[in-house]
Amino acid sequence: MTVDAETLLSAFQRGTTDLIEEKQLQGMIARSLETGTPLRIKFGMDPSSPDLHLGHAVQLRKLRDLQDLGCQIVLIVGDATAMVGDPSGKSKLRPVLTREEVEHNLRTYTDQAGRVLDMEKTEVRRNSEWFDAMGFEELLKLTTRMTVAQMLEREMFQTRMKNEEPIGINEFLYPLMQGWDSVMVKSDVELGGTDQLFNLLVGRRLQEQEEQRPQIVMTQPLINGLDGRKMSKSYGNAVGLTADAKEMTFRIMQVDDEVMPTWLLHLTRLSLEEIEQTLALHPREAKARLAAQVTGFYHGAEAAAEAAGAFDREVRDKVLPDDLPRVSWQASWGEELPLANLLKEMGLCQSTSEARRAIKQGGVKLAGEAERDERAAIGRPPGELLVQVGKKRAAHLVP
RNA sequence: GGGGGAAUUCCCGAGCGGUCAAAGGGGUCAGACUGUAAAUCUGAUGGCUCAGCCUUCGCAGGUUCGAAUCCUGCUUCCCCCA
Repeated sequence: MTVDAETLLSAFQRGTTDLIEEKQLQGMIARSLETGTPLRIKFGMDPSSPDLHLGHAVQLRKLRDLQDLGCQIVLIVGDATAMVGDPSGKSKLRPVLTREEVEHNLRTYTDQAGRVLDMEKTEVRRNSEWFDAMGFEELLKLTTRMTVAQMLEREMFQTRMKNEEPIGINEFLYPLMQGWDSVMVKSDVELGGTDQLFNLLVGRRLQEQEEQRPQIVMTQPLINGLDGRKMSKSYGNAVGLTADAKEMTFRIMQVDDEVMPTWLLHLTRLSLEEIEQTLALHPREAKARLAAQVTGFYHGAEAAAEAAGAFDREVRDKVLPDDLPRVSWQASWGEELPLANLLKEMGLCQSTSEARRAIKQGGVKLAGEAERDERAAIGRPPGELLVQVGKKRAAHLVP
């Protein structure tokens, strides 16, 4: 594949927040194309949180783009650094992981990243490779590369100091280690989230000190989750990379309108004009297009279209899915059971209290009819009975 | 080493010894509405054999007719001084 400098450069630029230094990058690209030596793009993975979501995909997709244009992706598995804990974006001290935990997470992690990247063409390196071999003397030497004052430049640390939150000494080590990784793999470019800027720049500094050509630093923004807040699994507003086509589509269809532009930019390969055109559509159409793009990338266009159809039927047209669970009347229920207990037994409610609430609020329907009497009792139905709780939960009760 | 503070229901965070299953916010759930499961509005939000009963406020004891609130010990965490 022949790639020209312009295409390559614009791939670096699309959706990128920081690009330091762009001039230097141009030179690197030119030299790379001239000599046929692929640029080494470093990306650090943190094996402490194995579940990847679309937020992580922003960077992974950028890497994939560059990979497709002939760049060599170097994936650093931070198994040594994970035992230190990255302070970036953390308001609290991170728990230190054991080796076993790191190893365990590693598998699932690379597994999921493989849904985006071509792992065949990716160089994977664990940084324990060099850190395990590093003696105390060398480590001490590494710590002399930066001063406490330089460390404290990070606003993160300052915020934490102001809030009287703890900062572990080990946390000072993290940026140095990440930077040292760059030295060890001789990276040309390092990619990271905007919260990583400080760490990435340390790599530049260390490489210069080691008389290497300092790496280009490029950052991608952290995208917000479905509800517009920071995407995080604990907020429940993330979409997992392992989600199947239907779940992915359904979840993307409920993003806030405001997050659509950033998602279109960072999670799809649509051109800027196409994005503009998309946003001009009816918001619902725009969202459908976004969902189709993203789901299509992970599961193929066919599965994405199928999921989109399911969304239209089940959500827009409120048709109940035909694969509803079927629950048979249990002998232990006797001839009659209070409705609240029945809902709990059928797994539609977590507790009878919750079931009672749902009934009182008119959220429970039997064969489509709302039942508002919380003391109602239900006997073995003559035939199949459709039981619904709210809009999302439903099951057939079978005699 | 010394001193000071904190631990509350899913989360954050209030809480005069009784009227506390515990304010408020978030989340979640339900209803209305709608372009969707968005936004907005309303209500609910420990459990149960549910007009009553049972179990919660770091852990273990104690004082009291009665404690999330007072005392003692323990555990964990934070801050300050050295």
